Amino acid sequence: MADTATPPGLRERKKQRTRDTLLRSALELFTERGYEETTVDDIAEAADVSQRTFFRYFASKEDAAFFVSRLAESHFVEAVRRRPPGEAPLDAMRQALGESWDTIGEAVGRLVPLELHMRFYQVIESTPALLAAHLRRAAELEEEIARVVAEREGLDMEADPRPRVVVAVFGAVIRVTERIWSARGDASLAALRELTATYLDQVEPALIGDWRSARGAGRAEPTP
Amino acid sequence: MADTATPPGLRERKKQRTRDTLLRSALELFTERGYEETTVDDIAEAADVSQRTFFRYFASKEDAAFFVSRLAESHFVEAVRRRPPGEAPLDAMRQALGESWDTIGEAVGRLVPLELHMRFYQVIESTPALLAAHLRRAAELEEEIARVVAEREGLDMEADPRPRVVVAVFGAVIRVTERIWSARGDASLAALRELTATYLDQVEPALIGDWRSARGAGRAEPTP
DNA sequence: TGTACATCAGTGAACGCGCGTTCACTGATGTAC
DNA sequence: TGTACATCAGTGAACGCGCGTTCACTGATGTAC
Repeated sequence: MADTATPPGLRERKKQRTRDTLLRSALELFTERGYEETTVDDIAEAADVSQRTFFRYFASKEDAAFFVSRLAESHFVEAVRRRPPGEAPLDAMRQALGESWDTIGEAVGRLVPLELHMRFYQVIESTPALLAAHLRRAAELEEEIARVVAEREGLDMEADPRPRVVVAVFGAVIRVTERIWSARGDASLAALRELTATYLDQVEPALIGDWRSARGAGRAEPTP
Repeated sequence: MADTATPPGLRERKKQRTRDTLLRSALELFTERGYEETTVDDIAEAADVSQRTFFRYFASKEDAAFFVSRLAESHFVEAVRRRPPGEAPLDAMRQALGESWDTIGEAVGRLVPLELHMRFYQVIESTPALLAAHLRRAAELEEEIARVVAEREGLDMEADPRPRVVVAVFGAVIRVTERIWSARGDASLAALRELTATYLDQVEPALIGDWRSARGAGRAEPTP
């Protein structure tokens, strides 16, 4: 934290450039050719550094793949933290997600083009190893959000199941929309936002007993 | 399907024995020593066959690890299919889970001791690579269950979000309880069942706005 | 019941592959005076 | 402004490792007559 106060020197700027070039090369190769089809050597070569240098910046190939996602996620967590305490947890998460999507382009754009980051989600969803890693990371993120929610409400997460439950429900819907969104092939953020709104609106209708009297977005039959 | 009608010959019985021995050796080594710390060669050696033979039975190390889980999951899917059509989807899944847990010992026990299977879940939860694979497999299972639910209700899953949403919510709660259960260290099925019941009961309380007036299982404050 | 042949589970050894690590080294950047 | 030294990003080459595959082969089980 102390070094962010002073402006970065030439050495530091070169480091950032090297890391950004590696990141960009990695995401470009992953989206063009596929994750499994891209070796660490390929990435290093595309970034014009040695394979050894790649591992100075990233602990593993997977670490590089999710570097930008990590940034986006921490933005979301901060947005949740900033929501007013009176708000119901589900609303707080939903609003925070909207806010973090409003500003994500700016934050991500400093590292790689936003469009590249968005397209990479389609690679994640269609690559078993990446999807698995993504889901595990999402579970970790949920644990973190649950802590924030518990704190907001002044509850002990270990004694009261509700913080983890509400976060798990929210996260589950987000992952459903991610999956459908990526399958539909429109990699725009706008498409994802719209789909997410539709699906979040369906949480309550989906949970109540009688699906026929409470109509969903689909072709529910009229009450007999 | 045709060969299950005739009783298996000596060759077939030997195959099953070999496969069961491999499975058992794998799960025993995984629980005793850890998944990453166990090589395929170790498993083959413990089962007294060659490594080559291991790969005749299982496509990969992961494939062997989840073989028993696959059986348990298909039991659950069948139980959902058998629930009466009038039942609300969330109730149907909950009842089906109870039923499949009632009979799981029998089904699993034919392959490996149930206790070994249960303890293996703690290995899954504490091994990043296995947890990731487990979550990806759970997502696939959810897609299957969503199809069953949509069919039950006579809905088109692609047009109506509710089947996927309700299944995702159910699955999310199950995974939360799996995680907590495994962290607590009581690997019994009874402990898991109890925890799951508690958490499923908290879905509605967790979703409604005011956590203070709707008390959870924890130390919610009384209404002022 | 016995013989001849077909099938197929299991073998052993070697290999390809990519990830991630280790080593001793070079040369650019930063700093002290 | 210049010199001497310290730091540290990047290098190149080699390696260890385990997964999963390929090959040519053996011997037990199954089947036809």
